[in-house]
Amino acid sequence: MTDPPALTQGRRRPGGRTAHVRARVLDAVRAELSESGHEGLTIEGVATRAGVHRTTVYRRWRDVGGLLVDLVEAAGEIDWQPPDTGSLRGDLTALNEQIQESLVVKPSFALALMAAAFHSEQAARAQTGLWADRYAQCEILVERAVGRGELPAGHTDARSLLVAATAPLYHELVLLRTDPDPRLPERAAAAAAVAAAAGAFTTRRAESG
Amino acid sequence: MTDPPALTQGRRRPGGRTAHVRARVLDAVRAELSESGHEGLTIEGVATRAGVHRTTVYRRWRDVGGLLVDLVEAAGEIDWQPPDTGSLRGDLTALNEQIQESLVVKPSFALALMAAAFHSEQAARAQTGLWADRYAQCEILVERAVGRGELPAGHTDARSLLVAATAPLYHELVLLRTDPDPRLPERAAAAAAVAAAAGAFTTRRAESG
DNA sequence: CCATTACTGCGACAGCTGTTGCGTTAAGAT
DNA sequence: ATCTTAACGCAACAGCTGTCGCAGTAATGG
Repeated sequence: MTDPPALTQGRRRPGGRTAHVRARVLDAVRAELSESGHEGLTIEGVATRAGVHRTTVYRRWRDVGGLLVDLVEAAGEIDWQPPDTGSLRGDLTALNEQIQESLVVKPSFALALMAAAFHSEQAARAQTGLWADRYAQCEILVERAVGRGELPAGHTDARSLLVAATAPLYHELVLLRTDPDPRLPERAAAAAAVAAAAGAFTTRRAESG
Repeated sequence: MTDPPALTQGRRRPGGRTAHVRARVLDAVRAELSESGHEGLTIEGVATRAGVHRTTVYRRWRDVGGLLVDLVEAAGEIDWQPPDTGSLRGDLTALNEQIQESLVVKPSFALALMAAAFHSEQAARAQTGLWADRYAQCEILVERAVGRGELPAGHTDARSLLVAATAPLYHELVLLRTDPDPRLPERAAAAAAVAAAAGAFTTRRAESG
């Protein structure tokens, strides 16, 4: 994902004017997102606020999803690290609390990206990519839990466990639109941890191991 | 939800022409949805296909979300009944298979409604209402499981259990966009059932009971 | 049948979405 | 300093979103 600065096949020119335009546009995206939310985020408004012509934004970012993708990349949360609290339940709870925070805070970039993913192909791909990375990074939580003896030795599917632990948050806050419950992160995490301890996510009984 | 036929405060006129227009418009919605999917569903296209003026559609249904809401109401799935297979795990699996089917089938009304809910307030309210009804109806699954002795006697929160069982499907198919896995309904159901049996969804230890 | 008025058709309008062609500016290399 | 051309500005275009005022049609009650 290093396209945004240019879509041409020649030599890039990311310096000077280009960088300046990008900075102004991303600032405008943040401002519009804060003021109007993701439903009020429009390319026309961003371009006007940034003092840039509409076609420039369309050519470089293509659609609203592209703006959001570039924004999260500019934020550069590559240095994110999964929690390490000493227990599986604690790790999952901490993870869930981060997720709940990201969905409740306004403006919510996560929510904006999800909404955009329904209409923008690049937003959809960025979203799935972000999640794939997150879940891959979080597999170490499961490995550590196995090492501590919290989980059965048979291979437990880390991804399934992580999805089971985190999915209820999105379901409640995004689809069901229930008011955020401060206990939900802990409860969802505990339920998944209990199921995992009971071997609900073991694919086979230590077959290939 | 009996607004769509008219938004005026006088006496309604749902017969004759009005009913005819409604039928043609909803047929057009189904057709457009089948051909172009939810992202190609537009009021302009629906009106043109239905042979009705755009303003008529805007006035009666307000937005694309309104069209979808009226569509699911016309389908009238009020007579839906929760599954009854004889075991909690079987019930949840059957429920999940229905959900997976509704998300995988094309065109998916559920997916269209979810997408519309991000931009249409009435679509959002219809969606949350539908889910509230579904989960309320499914609470009997939990009661039956308690009666069979599959769950501890302490009051288990039926809604939390149902959300935990079903949420992974939406998470995988809608947000993560993974290919549908025929085993997922059963696995998610089994994990939730195991957690429930272990008492993960009991609020308190048989306090008020 | 007749009167009321709910509902529809029509035209116009402003705003956002994307796209295209053309001219201008300036980044980066020689 | 000069050249190439990436990136930007500008204007125009077609399509969809919503809204409004006005006129015409037809559903309903009497």
